[in-house]
Amino acid sequence: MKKEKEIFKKYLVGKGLKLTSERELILEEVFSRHDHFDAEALFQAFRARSENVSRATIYRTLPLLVESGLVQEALRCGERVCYEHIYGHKSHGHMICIGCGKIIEFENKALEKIRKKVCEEYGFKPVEFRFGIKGYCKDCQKKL
Amino acid sequence: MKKEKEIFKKYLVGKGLKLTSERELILEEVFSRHDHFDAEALFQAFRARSENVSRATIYRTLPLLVESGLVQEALRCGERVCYEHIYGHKSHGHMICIGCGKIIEFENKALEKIRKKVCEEYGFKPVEFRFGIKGYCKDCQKKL
DNA sequence: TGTATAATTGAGAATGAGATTCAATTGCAA
DNA sequence: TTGCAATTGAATCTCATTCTCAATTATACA
Ligand SMILES: [Mn+2]
Ligand SMILES: [Mn+2]
Ligand SMILES: [Zn+2]
Ligand SMILES: [Zn+2]
Repeated sequence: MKKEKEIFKKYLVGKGLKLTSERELILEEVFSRHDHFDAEALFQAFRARSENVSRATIYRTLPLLVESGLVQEALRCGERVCYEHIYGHKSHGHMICIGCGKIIEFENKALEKIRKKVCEEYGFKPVEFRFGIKGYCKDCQKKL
Repeated sequence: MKKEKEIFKKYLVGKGLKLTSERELILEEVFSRHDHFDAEALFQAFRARSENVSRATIYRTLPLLVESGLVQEALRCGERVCYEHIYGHKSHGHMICIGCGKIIEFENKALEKIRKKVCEEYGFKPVEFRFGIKGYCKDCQKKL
């Protein structure tokens, strides 16, 4: 079993929840994508393949994935909540362009250090963290 | 004229927009608050004082305040978009407790440095930036 | 291998934050 | 003043997300 499935199952069982086929499909779809996506994008992907997973189930499952630590909300790109899988990825920050919607990811080792330090200082148990900058990318600055 | 009003006016005029009495009221209310607030909270405050500012105008003005650099979106506390004024404040991060909703603010000089460095590296012009951690506060960890 | 039971699902309805529309009003520059 | 574009509020609309509930399923155990 893939490591992320094990983790998800362990998380679910620990809460008295079940690893259903729908939840497995969602998990697989989420880890097949290497970009930012929203609930609707998952729904459309399933529909295109005639796999039946309802919107309701997708909306119910995403928070479970977040709580399990496999996925996090990404900086909102528009009206919908966006997600990305994080298991197996270094934590990274995002720059999102107000002009064209482009998302630039960047890694920075210091970010992780700061996060740890601050959480220790306040006895805070982190689940999800985010470093985001909104602004204008190189191209969009020219157009202004 | 207060410095923030000058800045807002300059921003508006620069875009061919006007500093109306409604926009002034919103600006004042936003700078009278030293916490995180949402559009509805502003609306209720005006209503309590029988100052007429419509929700539509509030929703239209908040993005202007953000774009002017006086205000930023804060980590979403619930369903609504939250804001805070930042003019005159050091940039800071937030920890928000999933259990009780408590928000802990923290300052960290390194954050600002990272932001500058990353933006320079990519030629990105920042408007707004955010460092947020969701998780469980000390008290809520005990309850788990 | 059946059965009990609690968890889960999907379809559709409900919710509610925020955006939009448009006629009436206002700020400002000439 | 006057003209005109920007602005406003009330109502309406939109649409992402949540909720409801009857039907279905996973799992533990007899
Ligand atoms: Mn990312
Ligand atoms: Mn704050
Ligand atoms: Zn851009
Ligand atoms: Zn708490």
